[in-house]
Amino acid sequence: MPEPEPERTAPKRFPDRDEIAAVRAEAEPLEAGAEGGSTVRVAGRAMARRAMGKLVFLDVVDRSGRIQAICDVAVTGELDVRLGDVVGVVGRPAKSRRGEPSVLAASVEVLARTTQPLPDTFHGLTDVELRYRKRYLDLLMNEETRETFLARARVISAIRRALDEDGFVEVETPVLQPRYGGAFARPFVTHHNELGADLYLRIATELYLKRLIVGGLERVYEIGKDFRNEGVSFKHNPEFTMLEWYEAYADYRDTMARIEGLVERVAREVLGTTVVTFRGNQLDLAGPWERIRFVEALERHELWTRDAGELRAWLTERGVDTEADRDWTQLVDHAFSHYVEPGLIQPTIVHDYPVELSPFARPTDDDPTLTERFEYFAGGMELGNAFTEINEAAMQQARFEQQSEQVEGERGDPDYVEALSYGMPPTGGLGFGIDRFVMLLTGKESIRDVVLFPALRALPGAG
RNA sequence: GGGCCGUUAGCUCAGCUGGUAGAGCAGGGGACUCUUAAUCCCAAGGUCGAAGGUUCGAAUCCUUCACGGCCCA
Repeated sequence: MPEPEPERTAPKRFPDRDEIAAVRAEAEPLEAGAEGGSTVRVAGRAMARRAMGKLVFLDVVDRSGRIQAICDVAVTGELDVRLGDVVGVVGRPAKSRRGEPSVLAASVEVLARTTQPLPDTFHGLTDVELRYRKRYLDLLMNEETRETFLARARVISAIRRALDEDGFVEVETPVLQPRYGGAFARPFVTHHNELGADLYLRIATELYLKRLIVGGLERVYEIGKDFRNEGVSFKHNPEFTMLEWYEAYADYRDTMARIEGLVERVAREVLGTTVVTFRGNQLDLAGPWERIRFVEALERHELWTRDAGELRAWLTERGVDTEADRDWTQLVDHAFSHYVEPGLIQPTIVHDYPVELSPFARPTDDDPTLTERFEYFAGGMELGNAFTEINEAAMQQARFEQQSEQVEGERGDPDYVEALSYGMPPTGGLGFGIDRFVMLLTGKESIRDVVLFPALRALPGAG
């Protein structure tokens, strides 16, 4: 380690700091030109400086807000502050002669230097690539970005609070899995040297969480990252945040009610309303949501058939390229995501999916070719997926076998089937895409605007 | 994977039909005791995304590549 230059030994702490928003509130009721009696200590970035010779106005910004410090250099000494420096100001709440809430500074110290010029303080940082690659600058320069990520944090803590109150236990299951499953997706593969085995980054938490239901935990949830080695788009990031919960003694109808209640509650807690604007549409997240059967949703577009050839012909007729779709399940998925999903603007529950698409869902009572599965949508995006879980080992084994005949079917997991053979209570389970939910609540149209460090290609020459 | 658009100073942007690079902010120096995109003066700041090509001459035209955005698959 190189010796620090003595002139750079800045203070290591700034204790008893007051939030700028609180100081502002204290200054607000004062008369223009007056100062309050208390002493306050604020700290943050110097984001603007208006130097009038012996009098310097510094705008100091912290997480809570912005306030100007009025610095009479006869009191504070010469200021050596660059825009972007982190400063600590001690003074009194005051109002300038023009009525601006301020801190009348008794002392100003530089707590950390910037050695790089800050981006344009008027225009902010607008280059989207730079905003993603250097998110710290985006957060520094753009208040809206700060608000978005603070909202995201409130969403996640509100979800935890709601589930905790409802008797769910938060658990952590493996990210590195010897077998991947619980979704249709290509995994990331890695290798454990000591075990001498390839491992997969999980694409879902599903199969581990249900083992915990077998184990008697009754209500479990996990909020964490899943990883899918697939395309990147406005609604796809290779790692994304997923909530999954499993509830013993519940079916998919109970689960519908629970997710409607959760979404409504979180929206109210975070935004104070259930009405949001997304991609130019106003939507109301309050339940009950619209419900439509899967088959009916496709029938409305005259796209329901169980015949792969017929479906392919219909799609081709409409100019859809089906070359990559190698069997009926892929064709029907293509038809649904192309024609049905984008139109599901208001929150909508699509339910009773064909058995071929639903390897973990129990059949419906009146039609064994359909399952008690639903997906729910809003703003034209899928938010999540849920079902009445198969809780019988033999049925699960049969589904795995059926799936293995499909092009991209679920791979079997004998260890999971064995767990079920010890008996799993009837269970309702659900997955919920947190990033997309945050997009809806904040009105951000790209997942990259709600993920702090979205996946980007490496720049040439970068490690 | 395909189409379109973009990439010029740390940031935000000009730069015309090809003639050799500009502004504002930030940073440096100076003036100024109530400003708030403060103002004023001075100086400095560039491998024009990269590599080729055309040309007497390329930020500008052509090709390829990289990165990003939007749309499509």
